Order: sequence, then structure tokens, then C-alpha cells
Amino acid sequence: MATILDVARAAGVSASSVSNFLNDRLSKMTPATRERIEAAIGQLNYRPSQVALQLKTGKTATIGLLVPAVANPFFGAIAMAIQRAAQARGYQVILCNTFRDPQREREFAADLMALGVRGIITGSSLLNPEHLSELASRGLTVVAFEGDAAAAAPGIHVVSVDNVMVTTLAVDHLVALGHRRITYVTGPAQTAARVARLKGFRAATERHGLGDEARIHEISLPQNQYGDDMIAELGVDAALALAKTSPRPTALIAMNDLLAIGLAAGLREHGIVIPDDIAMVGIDDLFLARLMNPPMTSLRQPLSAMAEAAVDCLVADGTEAAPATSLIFAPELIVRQSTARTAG
Amino acid sequence: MATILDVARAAGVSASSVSNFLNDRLSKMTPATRERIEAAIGQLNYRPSQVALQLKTGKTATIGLLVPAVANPFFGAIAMAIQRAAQARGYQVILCNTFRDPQREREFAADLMALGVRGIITGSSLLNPEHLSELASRGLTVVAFEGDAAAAAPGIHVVSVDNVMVTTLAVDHLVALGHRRITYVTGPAQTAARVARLKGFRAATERHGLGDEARIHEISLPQNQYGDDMIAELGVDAALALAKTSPRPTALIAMNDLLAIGLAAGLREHGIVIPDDIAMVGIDDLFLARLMNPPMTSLRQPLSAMAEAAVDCLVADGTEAAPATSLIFAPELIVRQSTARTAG
DNA sequence: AGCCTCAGGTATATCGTTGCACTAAGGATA
DNA sequence: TATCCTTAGTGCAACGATATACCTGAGGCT
Repeated sequence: MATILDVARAAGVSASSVSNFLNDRLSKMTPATRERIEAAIGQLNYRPSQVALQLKTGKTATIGLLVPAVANPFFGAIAMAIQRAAQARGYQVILCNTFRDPQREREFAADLMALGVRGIITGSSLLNPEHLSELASRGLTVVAFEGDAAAAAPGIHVVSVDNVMVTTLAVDHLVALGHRRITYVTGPAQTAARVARLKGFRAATERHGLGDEARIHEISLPQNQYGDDMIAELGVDAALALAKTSPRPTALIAMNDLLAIGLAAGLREHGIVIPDDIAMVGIDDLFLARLMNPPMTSLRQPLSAMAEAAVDCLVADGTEAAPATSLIFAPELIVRQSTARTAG
Repeated sequence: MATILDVARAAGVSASSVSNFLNDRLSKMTPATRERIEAAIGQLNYRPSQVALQLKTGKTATIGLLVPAVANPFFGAIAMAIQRAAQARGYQVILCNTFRDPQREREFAADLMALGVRGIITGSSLLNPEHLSELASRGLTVVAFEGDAAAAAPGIHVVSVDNVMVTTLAVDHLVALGHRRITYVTGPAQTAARVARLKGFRAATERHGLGDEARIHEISLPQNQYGDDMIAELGVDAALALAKTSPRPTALIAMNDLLAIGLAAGLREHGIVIPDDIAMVGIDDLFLARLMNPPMTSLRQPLSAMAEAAVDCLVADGTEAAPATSLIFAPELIVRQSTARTAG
């Protein structure tokens, strides 16, 4: 790797001049010098060492991304959106799989700080974000990519879809189709998003006066299990229980698409047909939703826009103590055949 | 962030002693001094700056990971396996989505070099890997996580599943069930893996004397389209064409599970039942394979072991010009209900 | 007593940048 | 002609670690 000194020698100038060139202080040199430097850089294939640059300026062009598990297609989609947004701004992304373990999150955060990252984006915030606050107080900019503002701890920026609206739209859609016996299938209220979605479901069903026709079916995740790639399998089991309930719900809303995929597979095993026997709404609108049989209605999060906002939070954080912002995006209902028929 | 000097002051020693402590040169100090340093580190919550360390030693604990798109569950699984293996060895992973664009790959590689990564792992090697060779010749250790040794360019390590064996096992399995009209559905031969899989299919069907009962159905990906998250949709279309062929194949082997998911959805639309009307074998064994209806037979890659081997290639590369290694792993046939019935 | 050894440290140059402080040369001004 | 300003640069001290080379005092040996 060529250094700035190699370039300086090749161009017959000092390292300072090359540095001036690199930092657009072009007024400090004649066009001729400028061209010589440019030529030398091209010739040597020179790229400034980010490491040296970082040590000198204290600023990195690197951000940390914490997700429970990238193997989960939802977090894969998030990781891709964040990386693209970061790249567009000249930033690199360091990937960390936390398995929803606070201890591991803390460990990663310490490593990332030692690496000098500009900030971290966390893809899923546990309900109890004090360990994130702790990071924020140590001077790290933290953006929670999930969970509403209420759940945010001090010093943490929030960029999230409106998780209350997500279930509200789902319920409204189903009620408009004539459904009343609607069951919301969810995992334990461990994350901010899950809590908000549950809240939205409760409020919407109450507003529509569904009474106890609206049900909540909570599936239990194994202890100490991040569960992300087995959520779908748990859905298969949950479908059995749901098939047996009487009266059986006419519509299901799943906490997320992965769970919905499992539910759909389980229902099919019991001869229950979607949408004829039961309607189904997923959440997240993974690319898999439109490949299901039948294609599934789901609530889409504007991931690209959200990713850009999240990265901007970190990049723009030039001003010392930027107040913790909270950006909430509206979800979009994507109607497909899993809710094609009216109830009754 | 506390520096080594802060620690030195707090412990009443010189920075050198703290450095000695950090680098396990314990013989250079009394137990008492050692304890004072330990205490100071704990008190100040000190972590050595990786940046400074890197500038000084020239070695980073960072590797670059190039994948076409992490949103693709297969590459999501790879990314997770690599990150875990890297973490176990104290390394960080920088994530890059290349969209299978050689130009973008080159750009990423340049950025990664400037960052001083220890090496890069590329999740999918284009057929023409000369741009990777170029990187290797510039002193970057490159590991191709796909593609067999033959396709490897000079200076590139290969860690891959045996892609010839993948289709060989698939064909053997189907033939053992009595199938003869077997069609291999694949995308264009753009990657080393695809080429090897095709080769395996051809050789195996020839060995079994299937003649022109063995067919190859090539789907075309849109130009300049990395295609990874639309492969499944193309599978839906391909299913239409396959449903119409006469005589219709009794078994399909899909280039990968994502394509298989699309094929399954398309076949279902045309009333063709798996496995009664047609058998199906996927490749990769994504977690989705066992959630399909019916659960799909697929060929599993030992991703964890492969990821560990790939990371080891980079980490162990202490010796100057380590010869380019080639590690090929055996796939495992996972039989499920999509091939549950015997043919005929 | 004089010399050596060795344990237990410390001083310092260095990695590749940056950016402030400085300066040499030339031109304008008084 | 002396002074000042501007232009087009250069010199140097950092940033936070490392490691080599150096130092120093205590004890052992002759």
C-alpha cells in the first residue's frame, strides 16, 4: 500500500500538500502542482489509510449494526437497507448478531467503541434498554431501529415504523371485510415492537367493539432462545391449537411474516384453507409474503427510507449533544389473497 | 474513552508497562504492579484503541464480507455463519452487498483495503474472477466461499461445498426412487457454483443412462439484475412452462431453494401436486425448506464448518505467501416429503 | 571493593495522516 | 527602497498504541 509520503515523493511535493489536495484545499496550490499530485495518486493507486485518518481525526466512517440474527430474512432485509444507505454516505457497516442477548450486546458495543465507530444502529431493542442508555451516556450515538419513542431510553434516537398503526391497519382491514372473531398471534412481550403491536391490536379491536371476539394467542419461545429462525416452526404448532379453538377465529393477524408462514403451513396440515376458512394478515411484508400460497396480505415497513434516516442520525451528529430524535414511519397495507374473501 | 496514558497515570506506571501488561509480558513486572494496572483498567473501563493498535502493528482484527445481497436468506445464513466464526476468533466483519456487480466488488475491495482488513471473503464468485485475482496480487488475502478449485483464480483460497456432488446426490436420490424424467432448473451459468452443479447433473444423469429424459431448463434473469430476491418469482413463471411440457418430468431439481420455493408456488397454481405428480429437490437447505408444504428435500451445506474454515484461512495467514488452499466440503442430503413417493 | 547479572521497569521512535504555524518569493504600495 | 500582503507551499506536533533499546538498583560472586 502506497502512503501519502510515497505520493509526495512521486509528485515532488511535501506530504502536507498532498494532504491539502486530498482535503480540497485547492486554493493552496497551483493547477500544475495539483495535476502532478493527481497523477502521482493515480499512478500509485493511492488510497488514504482510513486507519491513520481515523486515529488523527477521531472520526470513523464506520457504523455498527446490531441485529438478533441476519439469517432471519427480516433482519437480512434491514441489514441490506442499512448497508446501502451507509454506503451512499461513504460509511462501512460492521455486522453483529446479538441473539437478543443483552450481555452479548454490551460486549459488541464495547468492541465497536474500541473500533471507534461513529455510532451504532440496533435492529431490535429489548424492552429494557438500559444497557443501551449506558452506551449513549458513554458518548456513543445509538439509534434504535425498532420500538416507539415511549420505550426509548434517554440519549437514544429512535427510527421505527409506527407499530401501533401496524396492527390498527390490520384490524381495520379485517373488520372492513366483515371479520369479528380476530385473533392476534404473538410471541412474549419481550421487545418494544411486540408491545406496541399488541397495544394497537387491543385499542383497535376495542374501538370496533369486538369485545371478547378479539383474542390474543401468545406462543411461548423457549427460554434463552433468540428464536428468530424457529418462530416459523412455533407457528406450525400454534396453528394446531388455533384449529381446535371453538368458535374458531375467522381471521388471524401474525406478529410477523415468519410466524405467519409457520401458521399457514400448520393450518394447511389441518385442512384449513386460507382465505376461505380463515383470513391471515402478516407483518413486515417480507419478499416471501407474495410467494406464499395464497400470497399473503401484509404490512410493509418503508425500510429504505427508515435506513436512510437511521444512518443520517449518526452521520449528521456533528453537533455535540444532538437531542435524541424520534422518527416514526407509517406502514403500508399490502392486500393480497390471504384476505381475499369477506367474512361469514 | 480512556487511553493507555490515563491508565498509566492511574496506576502510577509508564505507558510501556501497561503495554507490557496488555501483551502478556507479565514477567516484566511484580505482581503488585500488575494488580495496580489491572485495577486501573477496570476502574477506567479501558479498552485499547483498535485503531491505534492497527496503525502501529499493521494488523487488523477485521475482515470484509462480500455477498450479492444479505436480504437473500441464503446469504443471510452465510453472513451469520461467517460473523459467528469471526467473532469466536476475535474478528469483526464488515458487510458489503455487491449485487453481483464486478465494478462494485472492486470498489468495495479498495475501500476494505484502505480500512486495512485482514482479508476478504466473497460469498459468490462470478465466473470470471480476474478482478479477485487482481486483489490477491495486491496483497489482499481472498477467500471464495463458493465455486470449486478449478474455477479459482491464482492467489485465491477456496472454501466451498462440493457443487458437483450436490447435484450428483440429488440425481442419485431421485433415480433410486425410480425417477427417470428429471429436469434441472437453473439460472444462467454465471457463477462457478451454477456451472459445477450443472456439470454434476449432466454427469450423473449420463451415468444412470437417462439419455434425453434428463433435461435442463434454464430460466433467464433480467439483464444487469442480481436477481437474488426475484429468483423465486422467476420460479413461478418457470413452473408454467414446465407444467406444459409433454411428457412432463416426474422430478425437478432446482438450482437452489429460493428457486424451488417459486417453482412449488407455480406448480400449485397449476394444480400439480408435490410429491404425487412431481417430486422436487432443492439445494442449500434453507430453514424455509422444512417449512414448505410439503417440506422439501434439499442438500445441506455445512455452513458453520465452512465459515470457520474460511475465517481460519484469513486469520492463520501469518506466513507470508501461504499457498492458495482449496477446501471442499461434502453436502448432505436431507430427505423430506417433497420426494416421498416413488416414481411411476 | 569491584564487577556482573538480572529483574523491573522507562524513554523514545514509529505507524500514516492532519492542520496549524510558519516561510520564501514575488508584487503592490507608500 | 523599505514595508506589507499574498501565494504556494513546507515543518512539525500530535492521535494511541507498540517494542526496541536503554536505564537503575539490588544482590551475588570473586
